[in-house]
Amino acid sequence: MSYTNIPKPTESELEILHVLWEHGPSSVRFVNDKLNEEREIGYTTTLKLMQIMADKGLALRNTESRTHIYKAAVSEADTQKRLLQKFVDTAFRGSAVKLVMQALGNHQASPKELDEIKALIEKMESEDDDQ
Amino acid sequence: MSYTNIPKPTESELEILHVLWEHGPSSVRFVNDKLNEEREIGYTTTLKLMQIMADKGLALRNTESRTHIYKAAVSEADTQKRLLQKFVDTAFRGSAVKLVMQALGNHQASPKELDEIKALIEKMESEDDDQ
DNA sequence: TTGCTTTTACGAAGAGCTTCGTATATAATT
DNA sequence: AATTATATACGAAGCTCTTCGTAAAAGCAA
Repeated sequence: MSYTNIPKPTESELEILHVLWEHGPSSVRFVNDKLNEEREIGYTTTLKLMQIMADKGLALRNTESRTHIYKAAVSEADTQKRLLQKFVDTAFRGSAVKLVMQALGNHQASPKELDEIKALIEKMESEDDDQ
Repeated sequence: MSYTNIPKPTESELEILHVLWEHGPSSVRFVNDKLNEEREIGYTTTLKLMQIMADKGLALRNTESRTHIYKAAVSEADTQKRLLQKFVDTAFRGSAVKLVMQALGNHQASPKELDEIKALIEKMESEDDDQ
């Protein structure tokens, strides 16, 4: 099977992407070891997932050496943006603000982080004023 | 099959919950009509989903009349909280702040909404000061 | 060289979700 | 009463995702 446009990563694929994003191009062995720091998962399971990801276009692989090296083919920011878009639609019926309020209410953020968010809001507001 | 603790709703189940949350207790016919305003879906498909939801504990049904009436057994806020928790973990590796920044950056929020968020942040900051 | 380890390839099982066809019962219509 | 419409119940197919067993190839060690 082959894909014309890259699909959203599944949950397991996301776990793998996080390893690739954090550590750069990696072998299946390396990724599997990282995943096993979080949960138990067989080597061939990881292998299969990464092969599927290459097939889907989520990852690229270098097959020059016997040990294939995979790297992420999608960026973290873009992927999070896509996933967030979908999530806002399905869980919050499109209301990003409701999601933001929930997220701020339920999770603790440091004073510094809160200030960052406030700064972003103020920046957005000043940009609106310009129009 | 029966469930001891209520599972997370799937995407289709969420669509149905949204109808129940918005319109209150409803028949399968009513829900199916609402869903069909968004996309094509067969009546027995909706029926089956709602029966499963009742089985899972996501919905309650009143079977007194021939036309069963279903109502949500989980609240919108609680459900969104649960889904958000999971989503932050999988897509943003637990960083709610990153999610908030993305959400604010990608979706337009009205000045009024931005002010609400700012107010919430300030309230949180003042609460922190008290400690 | 012979055997052990590592790696990829392949296929398939099992689970969950979505979808709908068919059967059956009940109500409404003519 | 006979027909038509509406409702629930049941089962199963098709899809995706996850998981892993097994086989084959390539490299390493005794």
